[in-house]
Formats: sequence, C-alpha cells, structure tokens
Amino acid sequence: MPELPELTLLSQKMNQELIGHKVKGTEIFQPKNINISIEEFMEKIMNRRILSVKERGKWLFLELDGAQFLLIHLGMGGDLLHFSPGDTLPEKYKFKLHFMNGSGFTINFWWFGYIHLLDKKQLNTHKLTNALGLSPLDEAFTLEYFKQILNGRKRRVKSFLLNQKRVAGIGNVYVQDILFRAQLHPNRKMNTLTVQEVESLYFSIKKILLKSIEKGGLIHERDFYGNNGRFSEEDFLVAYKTGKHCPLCATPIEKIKTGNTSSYICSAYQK
Amino acid sequence: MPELPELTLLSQKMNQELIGHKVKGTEIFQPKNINISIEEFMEKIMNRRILSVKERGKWLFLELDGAQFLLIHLGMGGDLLHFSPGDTLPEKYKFKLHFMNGSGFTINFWWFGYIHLLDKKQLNTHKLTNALGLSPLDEAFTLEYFKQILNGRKRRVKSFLLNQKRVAGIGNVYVQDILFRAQLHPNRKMNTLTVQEVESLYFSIKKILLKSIEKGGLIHERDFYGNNGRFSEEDFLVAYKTGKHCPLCATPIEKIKTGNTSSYICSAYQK
DNA sequence: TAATCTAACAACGA
DNA sequence: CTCGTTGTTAGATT
Repeated sequence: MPELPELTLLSQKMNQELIGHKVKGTEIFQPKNINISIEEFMEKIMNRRILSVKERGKWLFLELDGAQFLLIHLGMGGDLLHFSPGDTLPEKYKFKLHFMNGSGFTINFWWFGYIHLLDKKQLNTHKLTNALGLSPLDEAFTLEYFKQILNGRKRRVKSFLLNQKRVAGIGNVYVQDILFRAQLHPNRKMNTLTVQEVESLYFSIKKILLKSIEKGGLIHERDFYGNNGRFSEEDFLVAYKTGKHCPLCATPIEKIKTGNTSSYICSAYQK
Repeated sequence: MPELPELTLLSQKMNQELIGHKVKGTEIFQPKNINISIEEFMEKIMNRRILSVKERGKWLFLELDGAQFLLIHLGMGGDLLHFSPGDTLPEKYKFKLHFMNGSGFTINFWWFGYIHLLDKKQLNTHKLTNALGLSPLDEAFTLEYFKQILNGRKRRVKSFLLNQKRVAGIGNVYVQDILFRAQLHPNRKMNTLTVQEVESLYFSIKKILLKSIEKGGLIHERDFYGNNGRFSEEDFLVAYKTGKHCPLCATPIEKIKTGNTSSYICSAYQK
C-alpha cells in the first residue's frame, strides 16, 4: 500500500539515519523474500557500508560499498522501522538488518515483499526493476516525456497509471484522486484523451503526490520511526468516500469495479 | 487452409521434383511476404541447389546448399504449384522460383503468407518457427510425449490443438473431427481430461490426419500438380455439416462459437 | 471460412 | 497491482 509519497519520505529518513553505517548482521525469517540463499545473502552483506538510499517507484534502492545493491519492495504493505541501540524491537518482523553501533531496521510484510541483494552488474537484468518507468517526481518526468510514453496506447488510463513500466510509484490509493482531479473515468482509453486531458492528467499526478508528501504521507501508513502520516480522509477527494458528496457537486461518490481493482468516482465529472 | 496432411503431401512431391535443381531466378510481387529486401533475397538464393524439403507443422523447410533455408507458410491458404519447362504458368502468382532447366514453382496466397530466406544459423532465432511443437506424425510424437506437453495445463482443448507451440500442423478444419472422434467439447480444459480421454485424443489426432493423407488431402485443396484431393465432405464426421446428423446418433450437428473460431459439434457426444 | 502476431485483459499463485 | 505466469480476447495484417 505504500506508494511514491511514503517511499519518498522513507528514503529521506533512511538517508539521514543509515549513511555510512556498516552491516554487522541480518536475520531472515522468510527465505522466499530474498533472491539468493540465506547463507550467500549473509556472507555478501556482512561488513558492507550504506552509501545512499533512493526510491524508484515503489522500490527502495540501497547502494552499498563493494558495488552491491539492496533492493526492497514492501509489496501489499508493511512496516520498515528504524531502531536505535537499546530500543525494543517490534513484536513481529520478517527481516532485520543491524549495524556495528547497534542500530538498524526491521521489515514486517503484511503479505509479500522482496529484499533482493544484487551486484551492480546484475541491476540491468533484474526482472522486477529493470523495466521500471520514471517516478513522476523525477526531474526527467516532463510533460514531453509523458506525452511520449502514452503515444497512442489503447490501454485504459487507470491500468496505464498502475502499470509500473511507464510511470512508477502510483498505486490504487492515489490513483483515485489523480483521476478525479483530471476528470477522467478510469476506463477511458489513453488514445482517446485530448491534449488538454493529457496535460491535466500530468499535472494531477504531480499535484496529488506532492500534497501527500507535504503532509507526511497517508495517515494509515507509518514512517521510518513508526509515526503515522497526516494525509487523512479529509484530504481525499473521492478515494474511499463511497456515498459522500463529490467535492465539486452534489453527486454521491460511487464505488465501481474496474478490471481487478475498485475505483471511486464522481459519475458527473468522470464520464 | 492447408494443414498437416496437405503439407505432408506437398513436401513429398517437392522432394520428388526439386532435389538437386539449381536456382536460376525468382520473381517477387509482394515484398511483405519475404523477410529481407528483394535484392538481397535474389542475390542470396541465386545458384543455390535444393537439398531437401520437409514439412514442420504448417511450414515447409527447403534446405539449400550454402547453409541456407527457404521457409514457406501458406497463411490462410494458397496454391504452391509446380511447372515443367514450357508449361503455361498460373494467371496470378505472388512468387516464382525457377531452375536452370526451366522448371520451378509458383506461389499464390489467398491473403498473406511467408517466404523467408535464412542462414542455417538464423533458424534458432527465427520467431515464427523456432517455437514450433512436434508434428503429430513425427516418430517422436509418442503418447508419452503428448502426456508430457499437456502436463496440467488449463488451456481449452481446441485452443491447445490450434496452438502451434505444442502440436504443430492442426488447423480449424481437421480439429473438428479430431475432437468429435475423441468425444470432447472444444471448451474442455486440458487439466480436466481423464487418462482415457487423453489417449483417445492422441489417437484421434493421428487417425484423422492419416486418413486425409491416404485420400490425397482435402478436396478443396490442390497439390503440387494442381490436382485436388479426394478427402470430401462425405469423409468429414462433423466439420462443416451444420444441421446434418451426427455419425453416431440422430442429433443434428451444431455450429457454435468457441473463442475466435467456429466449431461443429454433436452436443450429445461432446459435452 | 482460414492463420498468426500483438496488446490488453483476466485469473491465479507466491 | 504487487508482480510474474498463463491463458483468453479483440484487432490488425498484405
């Protein structure tokens, strides 16, 4: 459930806390989360230092010395929590990484997630991340770029936004308000959008995601220190507001099925 | 429309007529049929000798000296006709290949088709043929092999048979009688077939295709010399016999839609 | 009517 | 959508 805003905030905090720390050990309770054997994982990560942390879509890229990368994806959701020396750890966690000074972080997945350790050379061939599109808050994510990647595609706009291969980092929460703000029905096909609609969509993506970052992320999600965000239900335009009034008219918001996922729309503004 | 029986017969005749002949020239009236430029095609095929002709599914593989292969697929149907020195050529054709002695063959596609010239080394990477399954009349197409390739798949039986990646050479004509003979509804899923049904299907495939080869192929199709086959409408069990009686009971044969294609079934025997 | 590729979509599993 | 795999469908192709 964490999407680009939450991951951006996480990576900011992780950069503040983790840079320069040297790995002393790991605990791995779910071998399916990692891409190599537990033994190999432990051996390779031992004594590595954290050089930087960046978010790419819903992934975190931790660059380590020795040309290693630790890639983390929280899947359907989970907590990635910092601990200081002497802190009590969360009751449950699937993974722990701790440093020489006794600090570190734990991860608890609600269901499924990935913790992949790769050589820098393997990044190109890493199936789960090598085809990721740009994060919409990346400098290179210009209006020109956006127009290029949609390029006559027949995909439905919601499916297009949720597909991480073109634009990376949007999930089924923020997409609701992005579409409402752009006044687009989730099932509109990309190749039927007018120039105005494309531009409106582009700016809506940025606006909605930035607004949440300013508020510290979703109220239901926890940051690196376990604190909840301040982007609350009142801040949503239509998402999860079935039956309540559209922010722009009196129409009650509908919950509808669109492909696999649920969508919340104002049927007056989103045809 | 030509399927494995017609292609088997064609390749037999081509082997009798073409082996050892040396290419003197080609005519190409539809550049989209070939995989390289007309100039390159002509230059590469000139002076090559035919070493062998084999069918693989609905494809013909003509092996040439100089480690070249000429691969032909008749698409939705068409005539591949031999001519001797001095014969009048067909009125219309898209492609002609002639040899030093004045003989050769022409191809006329009803719609589209493929005539691809490849180096032997390129065969592995040729997208249209490198994933072809076995021809069901191949010696290696044993009952064991057949059981292996279906291996719990959830695909519908008709879709499975028409997909050239597992079994190659069956099209929408013969598949009708194959399914009737095995008493299988086209939409049955492979992983629901009993052992008996799998075996019945295996033998039905061989039986139906061999019967047509014995009769010289479909009456609507022409062989290398322009002669029609003798496998006539009377030989069909259910194919294209809408409203007529099932061969085993009084039920009238139905024409139904199954995915993209039409199917002819006896609703009593094919549940 | 016929054959195949592609993109998009759906069901399912880890 | 969290993503890959498998299978299905609609549209296009000459």
